[in-house]
Parts: sequence; structure tokens; C-alpha cells
Amino acid sequence: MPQYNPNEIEQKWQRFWEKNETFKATENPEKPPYYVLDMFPYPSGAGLHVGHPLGYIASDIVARFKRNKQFEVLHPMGYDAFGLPAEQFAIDTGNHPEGFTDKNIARYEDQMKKIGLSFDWSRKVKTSDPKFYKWTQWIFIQLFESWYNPKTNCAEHINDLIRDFEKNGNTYFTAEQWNNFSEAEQQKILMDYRLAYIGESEVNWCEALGTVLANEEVKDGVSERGGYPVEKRKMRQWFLRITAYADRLLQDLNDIDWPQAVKDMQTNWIGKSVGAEVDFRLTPGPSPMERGEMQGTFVAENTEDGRSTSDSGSPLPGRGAGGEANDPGYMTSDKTIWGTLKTNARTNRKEQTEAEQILWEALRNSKMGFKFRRQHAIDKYIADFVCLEKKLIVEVDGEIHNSQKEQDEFRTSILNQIGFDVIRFTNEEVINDLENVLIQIKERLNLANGLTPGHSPMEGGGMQGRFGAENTEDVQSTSDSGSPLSGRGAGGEAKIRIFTTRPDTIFGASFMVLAPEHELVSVITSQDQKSEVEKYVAQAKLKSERERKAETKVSGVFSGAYAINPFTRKEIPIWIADYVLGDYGTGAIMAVPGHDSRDWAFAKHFNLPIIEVVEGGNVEEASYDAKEGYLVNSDFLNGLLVDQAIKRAINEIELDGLGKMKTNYRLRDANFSRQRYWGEPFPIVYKNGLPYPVPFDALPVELPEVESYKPTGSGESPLASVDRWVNTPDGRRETNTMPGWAGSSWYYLRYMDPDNDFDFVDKDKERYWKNVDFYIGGAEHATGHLLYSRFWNKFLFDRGLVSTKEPFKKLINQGMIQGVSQKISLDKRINDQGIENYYFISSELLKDDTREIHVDVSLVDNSILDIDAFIKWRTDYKDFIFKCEGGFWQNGNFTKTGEGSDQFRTKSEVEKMSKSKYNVINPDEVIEKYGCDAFRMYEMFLGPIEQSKPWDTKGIDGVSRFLKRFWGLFYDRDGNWLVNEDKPNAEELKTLHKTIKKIEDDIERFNLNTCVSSLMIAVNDLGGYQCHKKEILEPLVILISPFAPHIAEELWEKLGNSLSVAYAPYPAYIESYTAENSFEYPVSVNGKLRAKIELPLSLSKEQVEDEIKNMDLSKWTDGNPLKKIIVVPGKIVNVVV
RNA sequence: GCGGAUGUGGUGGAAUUGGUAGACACGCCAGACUUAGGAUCUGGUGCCGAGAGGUGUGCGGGUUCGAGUCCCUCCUUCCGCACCA
Repeated sequence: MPQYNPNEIEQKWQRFWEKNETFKATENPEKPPYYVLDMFPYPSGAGLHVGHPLGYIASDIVARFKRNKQFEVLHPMGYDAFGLPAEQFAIDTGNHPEGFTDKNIARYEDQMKKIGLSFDWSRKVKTSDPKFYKWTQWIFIQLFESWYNPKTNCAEHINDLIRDFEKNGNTYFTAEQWNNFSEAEQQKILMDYRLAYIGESEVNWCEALGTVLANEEVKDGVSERGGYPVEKRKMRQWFLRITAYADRLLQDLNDIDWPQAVKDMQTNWIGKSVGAEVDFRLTPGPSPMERGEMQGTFVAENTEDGRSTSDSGSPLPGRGAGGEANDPGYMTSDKTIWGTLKTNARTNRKEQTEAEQILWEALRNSKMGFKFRRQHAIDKYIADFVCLEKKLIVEVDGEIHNSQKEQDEFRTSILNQIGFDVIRFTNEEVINDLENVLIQIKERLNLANGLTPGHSPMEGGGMQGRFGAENTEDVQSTSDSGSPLSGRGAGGEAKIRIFTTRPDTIFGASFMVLAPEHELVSVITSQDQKSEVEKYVAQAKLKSERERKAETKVSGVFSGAYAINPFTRKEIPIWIADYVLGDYGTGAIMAVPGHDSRDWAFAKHFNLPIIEVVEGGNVEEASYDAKEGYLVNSDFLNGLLVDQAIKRAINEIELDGLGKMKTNYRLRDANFSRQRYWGEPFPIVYKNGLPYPVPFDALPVELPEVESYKPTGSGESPLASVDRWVNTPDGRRETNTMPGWAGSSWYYLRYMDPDNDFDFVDKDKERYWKNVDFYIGGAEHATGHLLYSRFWNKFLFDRGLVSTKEPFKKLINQGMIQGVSQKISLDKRINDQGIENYYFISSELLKDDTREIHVDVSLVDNSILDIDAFIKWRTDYKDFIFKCEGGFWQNGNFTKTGEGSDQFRTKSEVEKMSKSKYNVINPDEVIEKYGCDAFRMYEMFLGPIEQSKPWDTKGIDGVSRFLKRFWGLFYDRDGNWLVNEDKPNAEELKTLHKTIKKIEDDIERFNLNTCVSSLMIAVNDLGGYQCHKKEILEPLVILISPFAPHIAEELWEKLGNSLSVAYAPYPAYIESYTAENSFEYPVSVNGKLRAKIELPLSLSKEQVEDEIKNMDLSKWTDGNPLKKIIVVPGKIVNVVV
């Protein structure tokens, strides 16, 4: 084969590799393992464009290099096959998404194989394959059957927790109580601990489409398809308790070699802030109660989504101090407002409704077997009827309650927390069917039987309340904060709990701010401010999240209430403002305008006092936010540095019982449910409404065939309509499916052992490969996939299922390849007859105000437009004039009008590669023309992998020529074999060994662009020496093989080797060959390069100095004496005059 | 606003610990071979200047014998987060 014919040899070797399974990895104990992985591709219908292979080529080079370095290399590829485009295709066409997906996969694979990537295709996985998702389901069951033990900081089997409950109980219940709980009660409690749990969260519901939409399907508040309105709707969802791992996910970032940008993004996403929670007491000011208002009006306002920062939000109830929960039963009312409550209660008793009167007659005098009281104050509320012994509250609601369900729910949840069961009836129920009402009350009383009254919030129906309150998307999971109404009982005073990261500045807290959705807003608001506050809160609710984000101006309203700064003892006003977020911290802050810019802006706007407590700025001019400087105006903190003051303040706060040190996270638990067909079914069956995992031998739970992929209209997934699948002898199946990231969270483990039917990965194999050594992919996965996989991996590690803490040791984000668009300009001229004439104008004649249109890049060569091809493509322009410097073209004829070129030039611009810009480069075509070795090398040659850079097809000529020159070292133009057995000379050896060193160093650092350069230099040098020596060329073939594997295999074979070059040992670098014995020193005078002098490298500094002194430098020294000579051996000489 | 990245010839980029700025390649210019050139080969190519020389890594300042590289201020472009207490 005389001429270099890339297409021929590339096909030959690709077939060879496939047939011989050249890249099949084994768990070879003789070799060190190296795992190279590309991020899991989702096979989209569009196939690959030149941007996609960048990462694949880079990782392939690393994989091939490591094989030459005698590592056992695992380099697999597979597909993240579940996803929205396939779902949408199925909905649109009625065809099964699997066929669509498989077709796309085939296309992807075909393209990847043409690039000569050295994947071990025998390990291919596909997430939608039941053999794969069997184990995704299995891992889900492991999560379901695990809880996070905060004491060991480790996930443990839920059975360990159950055993502990059976033996020791927990803060809320005794062992005996636990053992007497019904199965349902136990399961509900355990749900608060499981790492996979059911909660409730808001989804994007589109009524018109009858379906739930993903965030990316919603644009500007309407559905992307059709533009229908989208509203938030609460749905029961599965969640994964990633928040339990928040701190470890953060800490272990230190141990992995990832781009700082990705680490920063994860750090930011987890959002840890350490500070203190501090209770601020309210001053005993006027409250709604004292104004004799009805109970309904002073029910604390519920947050919009039912979320509270209360203890009920904690998934780990056992963790907290739990103090508030153990209040003695006799203290049923809030002391601060007892006076008011008493008055109200008396009034209410006099003004009983008909229904209340009827019920009272049935309950009074222990007619039900237990003593009931009516209009009795409990906490901040007045209960219609209460049985204190059984802690059962009975409420009778009139019409008004229909409109305040949310408030009632909140009230119920608060009462549940302090241990009361609440049962509610309407007036009608009591009047029309008293008997049924009494039966229900009786049942509730019996349910509470056997429990010691008055101790646990978990007992009886209380659990339901707990559970209900917990099921919000934004569970403040890692929070173990107490109720916002804490302090009941213990202190007997109303408090507002704030979170601050700057407890040192507490003496500078001159006001407080509550989020508009804070539950105490309506409780504390004074009569005078009531209407204004209500108006503000209503406005804040109306504002969409978008508007609230866009809003920059300061807004807020005074509540009329005051609190006492626990350190200054001064009264400070409480404001309501939406710059404080309801779902972060406690939804309330102490405002320190001197040292927080937002507080400062607020204080300035509303003319509130600004107190300096840290020296270093001018708080009249701006807040001083820096954590540097000494404390002033702060009593016992005066003179301390900020760091010391923070510690001292927290210490003091804890000693005084005002609060405690506290860590907050922004991270939220991960929603794991999708209302879709095309995803992994949950291995869950509901018995009596409680979820149970299916037994192991029932796995995988396969996706059933469905009649239609269309949305059900009810918000449920299409699976819900398959009765025969949904209904099992054991109960009803979960009909949600798992999200796209389920499979991708652990796929890297499956590659280690893809066909195992008995385990998700064999333990020994997992211990051999451990984790991914080198991972490459796009930066868009920084906080999604990369965080979830770390979480799953840590979980599996905790449970002893994998052996490493982190899944991906080294990570690189590849940049994008941008397109170079070509544009031509359309100009307009009005001729004598006043008719508008449009014509195109060559770019060098360009004026500013022309209209530009994109031209397909294939019609442009070197910014010269092929006009004939253009008008063939866009026939609507066929009669247009194309004006050039020397004349114009029209209908294929050129009319010369003057001097200059007849070429029509385009304007180029770097843009994203996209169809609409006609700048997409198809790798298939490039490979067809230049060969895939040239394509691979050029992609690397463009620049550093991490950077985005434009694709310039012209540039590929450079590497194409290089490969031909390289070939030319082996064959002459007539196809004669040139390689000889001559001994290489020193120069040739130097070239070879410098290259060996350079390639090795650069690949280890992932500088693949400079590798290509150094190979070019080597080939240029050897070409210059006319070197055709086997001793030089054979090692060079190995050096080039990771980059251009096909040409390397071909020449390797021609050199007489029978085995693939893929496993040839990387040549050893021998330093002595590269040693120089002399150096041409650049000599600069006062830092400016003036002369050069060739000197032996063996000379000492002093000897070099002597040589310099003997030089004639007078031209540049102006006759001034040499002050100093600086000699850097082997580098430079600088003469100072 | 906060955080990160980035800025070097006409273009992509190189310069690994502070030591000859512009490697390698594209493009361009000139030449050779050729019926031809969108093939191949040779030479040249930061800018200003005829030259000597001057000047030059986003702007301005600093440290140093010496700065693309270190420090400070500001700016450009891109990405991420966005009232996180």
C-alpha cells in the first residue's frame, strides 16, 4: 500500500479491533487498573456533531496511553436511555419509546465506531434494559430500607433502627409504646427516617395538557408546547434524603481532583452556613387576642405551601434536643396571651353556636367516659372541646372554615406537635348526624387507649399531623430547629427564633425582619398595622417567584410589634419584608444594618437606627460586611476580633439558654418521582395504603405495555391506567416512575460487571476497579448528576456495598466546539425610478446598516462565497446582484466595473453550532474527507480540552499534511518501503526522547493539544534529517498511536509486528540522549535582549560571568561600568549597568 | 450583586518553578515543480521603521536584575448562582 489512504486503513483496523475484541478489559491481577469514563450519553435523535466527540477522543487517548503504559484499562460506553424526548415521541406518534431510543442508539454507536474509540463494547449498558434497571430498583429498595444514623454519621439498615426502637424507644415514645403501635403507626414513623421516603411536593400541573411538566418544559409560566397555563399543584412524591449527606458531600470535595469551578458550584448548591439560632422575646404588647377578636383570626397564618420551620420538618426527629416536645401536659396555654385567651374563651362560651351546644350536651359530665372541657385554651388557640386525659380536641366548624382550610391545617399541625389529636366536624354533621359524630369521637378516644397521656407528639392521631406537615418538598431536613412557637411551657413567653451567621453583631441588631409567609406574622401584627400588613403579605403572595427575583427595590411594612434584643435589652421593632425568605433559616432575622448590606438598605429606606459594632468602615455611608476588625459598642464583646466574638457570642447565647449553635443548608431533598411512562417503575406495592418493597425475586418490575402514552389527565403516569399491572394480589403498585438521573447515578459501577444477574456488581470486581480514575463530560452536570452519584456512592459505601467514598477521582469538563458562521450582507438602493433594489455586497465593501443573512458554511471557502451554489440553495435570491470590489455578478455573469477582485467575500462570526445558523459540521463528512485519524488529532490540536473554541475546517489541513509527512517517513512517493536498520545518530535520538518525555508529561496533565504539536515537531525534524531508521520510527509509532491509532496500527504491522500496537509498551525515556552540552545564552542589558553567546553548559556561574565581561557590550552600556551580572545557568544572562 | 473562568499576531493557540513572548498549525506573501492547482515542496510573515532601532501579552499602577506569569485597581467576554441572614 504505497499511498496513505486513511479510509481504507481505518476500516481495516476498526474491523480488526471489533473482531479480535482488542479492547476487552479483564480483571487482571498482574496489572494496575485504570478506569476511564465518559459521561453517560443520552442518545438524541440528532446524532453527533463535531462538538460531541471532543471528550470521547480525549478520554480515548488517555485510555490508549494507559494501555501502552501497561495498565489494565476499563473504558466502557453505554446509554442513558430513559428520557423526555423519547417520551414525547411516544406521545406524539403512539409508538413505543424503546424503538425510538434504540434507533438513536444505533446511530450514535455507528458514529462513535467511526471515530475509532477503544471502548470495550462487550460491557455496553442501557438504563432502559430490565437487566439494568432491576438493579436500579434494587438500590432504591436499599435506600428505602436504610436510615441515616447521625451518631455514626452513616447509613444503616432500617432494621437496626427498629430494633433500637423496640429496645429503647426514642425521645418521643418508649419502647413499650413502640411495640404497641399498630403496623401503620410504625410504618409512618419509619417513613420519617428512610433514605427513600414519601413526601408531598409541588409539581408543574398543566390542566390543558392534563399532565405534569418538567421544569424545562415550562417557559415563562406557560407550557413550552402549546403555551398553556401551568400551575403549582401538590402531589405525593418519592424523595431521596440527600440532605443527610450534605456535610459529607461538602467535606469530601477536598479529596477529589475536580475543576475548582465544579467544586464551587457544589459547595454553593449545598449552601452550608454556620451560625446561631437565637430566640428574641416579644414585648408584651397588644395582640389580636386582647382586642377580643374571634379565634379564627389569630390562628397563625399558614405558609403558602404548608411548610413550617417547625420540628415537624425534621426527618430525624431523634436528633434534636427535643426539649419543647416534652412539655408537661397541664400547661395547655401560652402564658403570654393567657389573659386574652381567658376573656375570649368566656365570650365564646356565652355565644355558642347551635351545633356546639348540641355536642356539648353529649360530651359534658364524662358521658363518653372521659372528661371534656369546652372553649379551653390550648397553646395559642382556643379549642371548642378538649379531653385533656386523652389529649383529644374536637372542633366544630361553621361556614367560615371552608375558606380557611389551610389555616386550620396549620393549627392542627401545631396542636399535633404538642401532643393533641384533633378531630373536626361541620355544624351540619353535628346537627344532622350526632350519632355518627359521637362514634367517631369514641373511636379516637379508644385509639389513644393504652398510651400515657400527655407526653408524646407522636402518639395517637398526632402522628398523622406530624406526617402531614412533613410532606413538603422543601423539608428543612437537616434542621432540627424547634417550633417557632417554642418556649411555651419552659419560659412561658412568645419568642421569635432567628438564624444568624453573625452572632457577634447581635448588639447591633436594631430591628427584626420576618418573611411575609412567616407563621407569626398575623399573630404579632398590631391592630393599627393590621390592614397594611395584610396588604403587604397578600402582595408578596401574588408576586411570582420570577417577579420577586427581579424586584430590586426595598419594600416592607412595620408589624406594630416589638421584640427585646436579648443582649442590649432594648425594644426593637419587628418588620415584615420579602427580602427575608420563608424557607431559609427560620424565616426571621435580626437585622444588623451596620454590617449587612441588605439590612442597611432597608434601614436607610425606613429610617431605622444603624449601630456600628465592628470597626473598619463608616456605617453611615455603607454597611461594613467584612468579617474583619474589632468589636465596639458591644459590652463584653468589645475589643475582640470578629472570629473570637462569634465564638464568645455563641457561647453566651447557649449559656443563657437563648439559643444554640446551628448549621443550615440550602440543599433540599431530591424529588424522585416522575409522572411519566418512560422511566424505571418503582419496586413498590401499597398494602393498606402503606408502601412495601416487592421481594427480591419479583425484580425487575418491568414496564408494562400501555394502550396510550398520553397523559391520563389526572396527573398520574400512564401506568396508572394499566389495571392488570397496577393491581397485584398484594396491593396496588406505585405508578410513578423514577427520574432520568436514577440510572446515571450508579451506571459507572455496572460497567465493572454488566451481566451479573445475582448482584448489582460483583464485590471482587468492584474492589479491583474501585472507582473512576478519569471522568470527562460537560459542565452542565456539575450539580445534578455529579452530586447525585456522589450521594448514591456514599450511601452504597456506608452499607458496605462499594469500597470507595467517591465515585470519580479526577474530573475534567470538556469545552464546547463552536461554529464559525458565514454571513453575507443584503443592501438596499433606491434607483432613479424610486424602485427599491436589493443586492448583496461583498464584506470588504461593507457599510454598517446592512441586513445579514446566514449562509451554509459548506458554500464558503476561505470566506469566498460560491455564488452559483448559493443561488441554487436559496433560489429566491437567484436574480440578485452580488457586488464585489471589481464589479458585480448577476445570473452567473460577471460585469466588470473597475479595478479589483471579482470574488464575493462573506463575513464570519463565532457562534454556537446550530442548524439555524447553518454552521454545523458533521463529523461523518470530515472523516470521509480527511480520515478519522486526522479528525481525532485536529480536535485535540484546536486547544485545551476544557476551553470552548471554534471549529475551523481549514485548520484540519495542517494535521492532514502532518499525517502524510509521517507516512512519508516510511514510504516514498512511489510506495517504496524506506525503513532501514541503520543506527540512529545523536540528533535523531534526541528528537525521539524529547518527544517521549513531552508526550508522557503532557498526557498526564491532559494537555493533549501540545502533544500533537510536539509530534509534528518530531516528524518535521526527522523529515529534515531524512531519517528512516526503524529504531527511531518504531517507538514513534507507539507515541502517535493514542492519537492516530489507525495509521499507527498499519505502520506497526508493516514494521513486522503481529500484535496490536494498543498494548505495545510505551518507550522508555533515556535522559542522557536529550542532554545538551552547550547553550546559546541570551544576554540582556538592563532586562533588554541585546546579544547572544554560545557557551558550554559545564561552565560555572563565575566562568560565565568572566566570559560576559570579555564581551563588547559598549554599544548598549553607553560606557557605563557593569554594576552586576546575573547568570541563570542554562537560561539567561542579565547585565545591570 | 456574589462566585468562577477568560483576555497573547489576521485566526486557533504555545510559553510546565518569574528567565530569549508568539512554539505548532491555519491564513497570507514570494518562489519552485506544473497544461492546470483547492496537489506538493522551499523561504518569509507581531506591529512601527528604508535601516539602526523602537515597541509589544485587555487598561493603569506596583514588586523584581528580569513580569504574559507575582501583587493592587479597573475593564471585556463567557458560565454558574441569585435577596441564603
